This record gives sequence, C-alpha cells and structure tokens, in this order.
Amino acid sequence: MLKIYNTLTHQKEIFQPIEPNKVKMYVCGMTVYDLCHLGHARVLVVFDAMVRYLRYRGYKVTYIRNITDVDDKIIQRANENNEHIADLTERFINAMHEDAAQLGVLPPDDEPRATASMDTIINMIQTLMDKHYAYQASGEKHGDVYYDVSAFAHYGQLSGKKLDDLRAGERVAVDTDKDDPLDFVLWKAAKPHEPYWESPWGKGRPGWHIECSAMSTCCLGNHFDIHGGGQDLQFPHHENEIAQSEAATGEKFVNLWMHNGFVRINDEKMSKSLGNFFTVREILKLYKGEEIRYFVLASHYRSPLNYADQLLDNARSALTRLYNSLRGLTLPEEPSMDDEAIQRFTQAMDDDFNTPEALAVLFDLAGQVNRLRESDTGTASQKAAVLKKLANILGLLETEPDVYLHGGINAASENEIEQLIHARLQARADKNWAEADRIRDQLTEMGIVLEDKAGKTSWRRA
RNA sequence: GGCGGGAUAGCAAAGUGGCCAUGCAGUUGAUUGCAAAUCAAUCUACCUCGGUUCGACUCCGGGUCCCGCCUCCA
Repeated sequence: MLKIYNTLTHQKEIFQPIEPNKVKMYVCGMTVYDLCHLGHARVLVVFDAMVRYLRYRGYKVTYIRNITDVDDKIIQRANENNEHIADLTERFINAMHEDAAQLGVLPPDDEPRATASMDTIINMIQTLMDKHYAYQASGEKHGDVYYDVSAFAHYGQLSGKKLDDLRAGERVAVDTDKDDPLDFVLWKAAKPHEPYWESPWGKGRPGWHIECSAMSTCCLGNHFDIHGGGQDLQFPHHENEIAQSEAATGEKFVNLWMHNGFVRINDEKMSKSLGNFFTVREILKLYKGEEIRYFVLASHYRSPLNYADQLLDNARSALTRLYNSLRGLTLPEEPSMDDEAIQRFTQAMDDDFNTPEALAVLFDLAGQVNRLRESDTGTASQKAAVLKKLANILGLLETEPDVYLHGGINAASENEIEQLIHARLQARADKNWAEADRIRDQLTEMGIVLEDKAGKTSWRRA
C-alpha cells in the first residue's frame, strides 16, 4: 500500500490514481539561463527515483517535466551575452540533459517548452479573461494581463495562507497597475527589443505561472495525479497554478502535491546572493554522477540536504562497499523474487519513498552476499541479483562493478596500472616483499587501491 | 507579524511504546607475507522540563534552540 505525503492535506495519504494503474505526473523543471546546480540535481534525482519505483510497482507512468525557456532572467542573460535567447536556452538545455544523464536520470516522457506552447498558454489566458478571473491592466501597462486573486475562492489552500495575512506581510511591492498587490501577471507586454509573441492583448510573453498550468493540462488533461517541485515553488508558483487551472477548467487540478526539501551548504540555504552554490559540473569534476545520486537519495526527499565534501566521500565509500559485494559474482538473469529483502525494500519505498531505509536494505543484502560468497556461491549470487535489482529501481548499481571501480577521475591509464600489478605479482612470486610493497606504494600514490584475493589481484580507484 | 518543518551516537541519516536501523569513521580479533577487501565483536544516541504508562527516544503538554516560506528561486 503506497502512501505519499500530500502538501495539500499535510499528511500521508494512500495513493489512489485517477485511472487504475496509471499515474500522470508533472514536475516543474528548470528555467534555462544557467547551469544546473545541486538543487536542480536534487529535483531531477528524487523524482526520477519515484517514477522508477512507481513503474516497478506496475503503474503506467506518464512523466512530464517542463522547460521554462523564456523569462526575465533569460532575456537579461542573453542581453549580457549579446546572444539570441534561443541560442542561450539551447545551450543550457543541452547542458542540463548531459548533467541529468550523468546523474542517472532517465528522460521524462515529454519535456514541453514554454516557447513551443504559446497557443495553449494564450488560450488559457483568454479563458480566464472570459470567465472574469483576469483583467488587463489600466494605464501605461495596458498590455499586461493579471490574474484577479480575489475571484478565486480557494486561493491559499496549498500554502495555507490567507489573503489578508499575505497583504499584511507588506513584503509585496505595491504596484498601482494591479487591482490588488497579490494579483499576478499572466501576460507581460514586451518592452522594446524584447522577444514577443502576438496575442489578443498585444505583443508580449507569458508570465511564469501560467505556462505550467497550460503545459501540464495540455500534456496530462485538466485533472491529473501528481504535481511536484522544489519546496520554494509551493508559494506562490504552485498556488497560482491551482488558481489558474481550476478557474479555467472548472475542475480539480491536481490530487497530490509533492515538494522536495532544499539543499543547504554549511547549514545555510544555497543561494546565489550568498555565493555558496555548486553547479553539478563543478561537483562532477570531483565525484561521479552516481556518487552524487547516492548522496541525494541517502536523505529523505522532504528533509533538508546539507552539502559537504565529506558526505560525498561517504557516498563514495558506501557505493564502493555495494559494488565490492557484487564484484566477481555471476548473477542469475532473474533473481528469485521471494526474498524478504524485497518486502522490506517495498515497505520502505511505499512509505512516502523512504530511500534511506531502502538503502539500508541494500547494505543488509551486501552483508549477506559477503558472508555467503565463499561457502554458498549460489545463494550469494541469488542475493547479489536481488541487491542489483533493488538498487536499479533507485537508479543505482547500473554499472558493471569492475567498470565502476576502475572508473574515476584520476588520470592513470589502465594499461599502466595493469603493468605495475603484473610486476608486483612477479615480485610476490619471488617473495621479494620490498619490491612488491614499493610497487603498491607507487600505485597508492597514483590513487589506486589493490586487493589481493585468492591468488588474484584486483584494483580500484580510491 | 502570519504559516510550516526540525532537534537521534564522532559525522550523516532512518525508525519504533519494551528486542539489530543503516553508511562512513574509531577500537579489538579473524584473515593476509604486510596491506586492502571481507567477516566477527565493540564503543559512542535519541535537546530540556513535566505528564500518561508496568515501561517512552517513540504518545501528550510547557520550554529552549535551529531552519524554511510569506519577493525571482529546485
């Protein structure tokens, strides 16, 4: 019985798809004006693992993750670079796809882009105008269209906010062109030299919130199962999406809202103003994608995730242990599925995707494999196959153990390593321990760790 | 000010009313030419004060501290 925490109701709920065995899921993707940072990586990894698990559970999942490829920051960045925004966004979309692949994130079923969804967006705004949920600004900003927050009775349901409290916050900049400071923009008139699309309200571009409403309903229908994203999108972005979509369609928008926690660095929120964020690429220079993925999944998706080099080192050691247990065994094609570990794993994942608990099951299996591998290789291989299968559901251990353990970021060539190992084996055969140790020390210097087992020497990068 | 989430061993991180989480690190033993890997054993826990209970880290109440959102943000 799969239970998922629903931000809308503040509790774990038994998951019941709208259509039996089908899951329609939308996650807010990136605004592509820069490289992915760790926060983006977390969203990508966490929802990827969920989708993989849902599929393992037998659901037919339609997973949509959008791309915001037009907005103020993109325009500004393109101007700074003196390049066309399409060139800028294409570059960062490609970079994101590369980063995602490194992290073992599978492509979504569809990846709609705002600029390719203009008709849908404009139609939805028009519907909101027709239904009197939206209005054109008065005065100079006549080309802007705003959403009338007071017209939507349930505004604030997701974030647990009341309109009056929000107004009292006084952190909303007063904009005299709006009827209410909380009203938000649906269509933004183009200033000179800005990219624009034709619309009934003149040349302009969509506001950020409307594109997600339009693209999600376009891809998944008016009413779908799961909508996810980072915690910071809960308000106002997702709140506004609900207001737009439900006002436009008259139907319930989303059953289940999911929000992942932030990434922090030294217990501070990662942010550009603090200058303490890391791009995925920077980290990939030091650690493998799978190590980053493990690091992300080692915490529950709703908890804050603190970044520290030591934790990535931890992830590396942990993965090495898992791969080591798989190493040297021939796994059966299909593992027996009656293992108690599978039940524990499923129980953990069924409980709001408890990946840390699920990982603990993997380590218990690794321990069993290690204990049995000499005395009962058959059972050990069986267990190892279960371990691999379960890990694969999380997108881990997808590489061959030797490939993973031999791969790494230091430069020593395999050929060179093999030659040194060969020389050391000869020295050992001659019982020339001093020479054997000298070679091993040399390899250690090169970042290579040796393991002598049953007359054979295997190696891995530290 | 409004709303929400936390406080678990050296570090990280799950979980449960009474019995082992797990990973990394440490200590000891086995194994090894010596290591590494592995196995075994082992040391470190549940912010604080009350209450409920035969029994609470786990339930309830008060306190302290930390964090997030309310503004673009994954």
